[in-house]
Amino acid sequence: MVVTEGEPERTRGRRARGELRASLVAASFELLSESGLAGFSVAELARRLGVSTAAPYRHFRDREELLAVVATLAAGELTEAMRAAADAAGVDPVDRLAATAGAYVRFVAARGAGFDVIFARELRRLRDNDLAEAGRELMALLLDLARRAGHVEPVHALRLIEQIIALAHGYAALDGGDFLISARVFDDDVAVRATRAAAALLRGTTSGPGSRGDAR
Amino acid sequence: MVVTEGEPERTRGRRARGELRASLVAASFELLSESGLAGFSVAELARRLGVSTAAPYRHFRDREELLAVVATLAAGELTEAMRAAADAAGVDPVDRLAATAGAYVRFVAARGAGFDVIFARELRRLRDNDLAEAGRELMALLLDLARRAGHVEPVHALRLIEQIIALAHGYAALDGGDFLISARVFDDDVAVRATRAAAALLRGTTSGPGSRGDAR
DNA sequence: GTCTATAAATAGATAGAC
DNA sequence: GTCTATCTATTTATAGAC
Repeated sequence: MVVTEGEPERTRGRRARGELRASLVAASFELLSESGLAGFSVAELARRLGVSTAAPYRHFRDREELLAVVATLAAGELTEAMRAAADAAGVDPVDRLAATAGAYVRFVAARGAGFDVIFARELRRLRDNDLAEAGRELMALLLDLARRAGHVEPVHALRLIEQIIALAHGYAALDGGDFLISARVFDDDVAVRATRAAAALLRGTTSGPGSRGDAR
Repeated sequence: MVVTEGEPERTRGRRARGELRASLVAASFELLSESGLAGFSVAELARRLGVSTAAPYRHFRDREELLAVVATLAAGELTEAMRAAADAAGVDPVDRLAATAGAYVRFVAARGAGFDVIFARELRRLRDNDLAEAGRELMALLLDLARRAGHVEPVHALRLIEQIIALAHGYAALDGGDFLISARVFDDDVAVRATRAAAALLRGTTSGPGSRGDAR
């Protein structure tokens, strides 16, 4: 019994090695979900965890380094979520690619970190290798799915990915309430609507079976 | 000759009635184009116009009021830009609606104020009548175009608008460099690609001539 | 590893002189 | 209508005590 009797898990003072670090990362996702990248603040994280504003700087050199760790983690999770959604969508290559749009909307709603965080401008000058690699893997997955959807030529595949990303990101913005239009008019799932829109977009682009394969 | 010889248009001191007010609004669009809503700051506007940080508050009660005026103006301009784009697109209802997506991307690139500013959360509690009316007119235009595109039922028309808005907003984000993916890989026009994607989406949704008219 | 205290920015907003 | 000066609040980040 090293610990004082009845002490409630200690909200302040000594912690196990890396405990605060892990808590900071976890709290970062919560904060991002609530306020987005704009509302992300190291001071706010410290406040929520009941530690001083100086404490986080024992674990991360600065705000950017923390954000980069969060972004790297998010990229990995998002890649897996998209891969799982594609697999769950069946064998149709178009359905598989379309499913990633829905997965993106769901992921951003849950974790608050999408392309805006993963490929954030402010993290670019950091040249973090882990983050760059995670970003490449995410794009590689999408590129692979686009190719299998019938667009072997890199240029067309890239255009297709661009369409899916734009659509998914737009739906995530609608869903997150970045601005208030008629989203959530019904208690229907926005992610489902995003998936359907993506499928419609791909159908329209490939223009049916025997496609000309133009992603102009 | 009331003015001292050689005085360069007076960057400080007395101005004509409403001159600073107009300058503030104009500078707001510039600042929004450069830094987005996150970078919008009354202090920065004052700095750019060479006046004290107190001066703007003679013309606008607070930051929100200025932003609301800018948002109202943006809504009107965007509505006109979309209407013009639809008219320029010809008679095909699908092409007309799709053209609004391209117009949106171009407008945001030029003025920096899209749906995120016009329907901004932070302006909601202001309950500005002019802004609300301008927002309604914008939505009314889109609703009208969606109806003519074959979706008479309000629910379907709304879903169609949602798709166009999400796609357009996503392309604008890509174009603005909110995050850096492969946009602008070629010196092709992103707005043109957005329009094409919107047309593809609408074709896929209406599923060709003799459409079932489902915008699921 | 965490704390207190502190420094330096930046922003929003107001008071009173001119 | 604008200015100077000021106040309050927030954030990032560091120094030194414990």
